Amino acid sequence: MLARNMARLDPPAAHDAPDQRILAAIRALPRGQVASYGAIARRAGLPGRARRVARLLARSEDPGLPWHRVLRADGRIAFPPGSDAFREQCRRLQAEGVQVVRGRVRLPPAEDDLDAVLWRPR
DNA sequence: AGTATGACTCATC
DNA sequence: AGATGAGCCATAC
Repeated sequence: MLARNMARLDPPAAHDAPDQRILAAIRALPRGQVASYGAIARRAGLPGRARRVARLLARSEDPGLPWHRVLRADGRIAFPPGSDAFREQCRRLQAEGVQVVRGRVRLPPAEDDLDAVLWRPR
């Protein structure tokens, strides 16, 4: 059948349903709010797939995607300190009122509590 | 099939 | 809080 052959030719990541859910979860982050890779993965229905979120972000070319609102579980920026990406993320976060101290945002994201799914910096 | 490599996480110290 | 080591997931060789 044709559809069967089409599936083989489809570019993998971009049309993958899980990836779409990850992107949706990231886009759902309002200005000034952040979440960890793991939290995003969980919200996308993929618990334990933090690295997949990171990989997707690394490949995504969507300029509108609020990638800068995604941090490591400890609230720190995932890029090597001093790198261009690091400074850029820092800049974007602070532009939204998020406080960043030495590459780390104030208050770690509490991803385990239902009522703390989203949080805002002071 | 085995190994290396990440925008990761967690437990420990 | 910072450093370390072991898991984990997905891809690329």
